Amino acid sequence: MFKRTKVRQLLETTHYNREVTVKGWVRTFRNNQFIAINDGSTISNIQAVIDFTNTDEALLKRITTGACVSVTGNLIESVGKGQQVEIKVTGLEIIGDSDAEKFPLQPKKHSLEFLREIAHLRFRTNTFNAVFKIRHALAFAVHQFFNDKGFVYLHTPIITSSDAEGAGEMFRVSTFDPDHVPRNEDGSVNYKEDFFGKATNLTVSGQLEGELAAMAFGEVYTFGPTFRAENSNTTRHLAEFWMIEPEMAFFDLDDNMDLAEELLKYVIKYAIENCFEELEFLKTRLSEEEKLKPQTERSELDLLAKLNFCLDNDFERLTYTEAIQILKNSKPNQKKQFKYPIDTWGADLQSEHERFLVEKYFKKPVILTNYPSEIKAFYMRQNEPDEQGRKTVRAMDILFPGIGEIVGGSQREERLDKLEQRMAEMEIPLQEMSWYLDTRRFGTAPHAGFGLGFERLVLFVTGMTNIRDVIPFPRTPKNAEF
RNA sequence: UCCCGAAUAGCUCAGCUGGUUAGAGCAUCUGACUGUUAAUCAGAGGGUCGCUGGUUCGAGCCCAGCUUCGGGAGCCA
Repeated sequence: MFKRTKVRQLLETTHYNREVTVKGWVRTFRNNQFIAINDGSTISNIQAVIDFTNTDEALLKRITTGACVSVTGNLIESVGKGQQVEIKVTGLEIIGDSDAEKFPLQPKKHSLEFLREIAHLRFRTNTFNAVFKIRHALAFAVHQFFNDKGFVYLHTPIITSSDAEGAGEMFRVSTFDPDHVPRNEDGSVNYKEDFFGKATNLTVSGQLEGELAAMAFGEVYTFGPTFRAENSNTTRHLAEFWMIEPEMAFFDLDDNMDLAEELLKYVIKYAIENCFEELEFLKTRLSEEEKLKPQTERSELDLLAKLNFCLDNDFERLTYTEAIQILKNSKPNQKKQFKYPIDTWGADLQSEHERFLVEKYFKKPVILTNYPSEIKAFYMRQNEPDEQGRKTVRAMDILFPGIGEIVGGSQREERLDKLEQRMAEMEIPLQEMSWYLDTRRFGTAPHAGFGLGFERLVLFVTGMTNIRDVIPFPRTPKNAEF
């Protein structure tokens, strides 16, 4: 048994005229002699040339798109044009047949919608090979970034009992037989009989637990699955997604923004340096797609230029109040082109406003800070009211072109009295959150953190446009296949 | 959840003002060719026109409801 060599290695070598074995999947079989084999080690295929005049016809027939093969032969400098090396086959074994009439992938372009329906097979396409390699690289870079800075990677619970976070609808976790739910005398559900003895849900955020650990380790981060049972049907929402949530003691809002910007630039740079082949492929793919669009809708920069631009420029930082001012005076607002016109301070920004700021006005990533406290979560640190008495909190949202909000964070309210007061105003049960408030009771400290939507990051870096195409098996309303 | 649009062969799509036997390219199969690059050439097979109901002499086409998908909005990461 000959050890197999990965295609990546063979394509990089000039050490010809030696016997090699390659194992992989057939992408195409051309001219009854050229097998394009992909083993996933690189986006490129290796060409194996088989002497069909001396090969059993029954065997040749089994070399079909999708079949898994083991090919042994002499590695030579390619006789034909179009590739550097090829394998002159001396032995071919079909490891796994693939019925050509039934295998859905063809050597041609498929729509992303179709590939989504066959998500179990779409890994075998160049596009998804590239996307998921980049996804891997970004995940790895996240860990490297935080590890190098001395952060502790914290595994926060996936099943939680707190429902006070207000981050959205939650999925219930229960072992109850849905047809026979135990009830109290008043007819309400008796959760005491459930598995945990109380109502439990899938987590919508690890932040609150992250804060607890930050009050001991100083700097921690989480990176795990997150669940939102919102009926969101968009290209940027998933019911199950991955989120990175750092939490840092002794960080104020500026430190928080600095860290988030540094992290984003670090991981993007890592992808450019380590996934150049994949990014090149996606860049080409994207620009071909752009050619089909009308001139006005085409982006000015190609994928790599866009990423490099992001690295070379500081993110634009401005306050909510400044943003409102810009939007108020903007052409679309004055020409009444916004569906939601900007007139008063205090309204939440709609995505048309965010897009205007990011894509038209600044043309680069934007960090918005100090939002009205009315539209933000209870745990955000309260600013002193301004001269007009307007209340704001030290929140920050990072907005990316084409994606919208990629990061949401804040400096946290570390003052017990202020926090309790705000929780009471927002009708958040204080007793249930007693464990959280303990951080403020015992050795409280200024701290800050943020949540980075991992899939949204992958969207940006790959240039894909639908979030369902950057997670292997997307979970969305009415879809939990595979 | 709301607004808009779509659903026709394995895939991508065409199908006129409602009219008799629903087409193309690619894929597949058969044959030819054999240094191809989504190989090429010739031929063949392949359809419950998303589902349910309605209008009509007659529905792929018109109407209603449902389902699923896509785009946008909201919720957010």
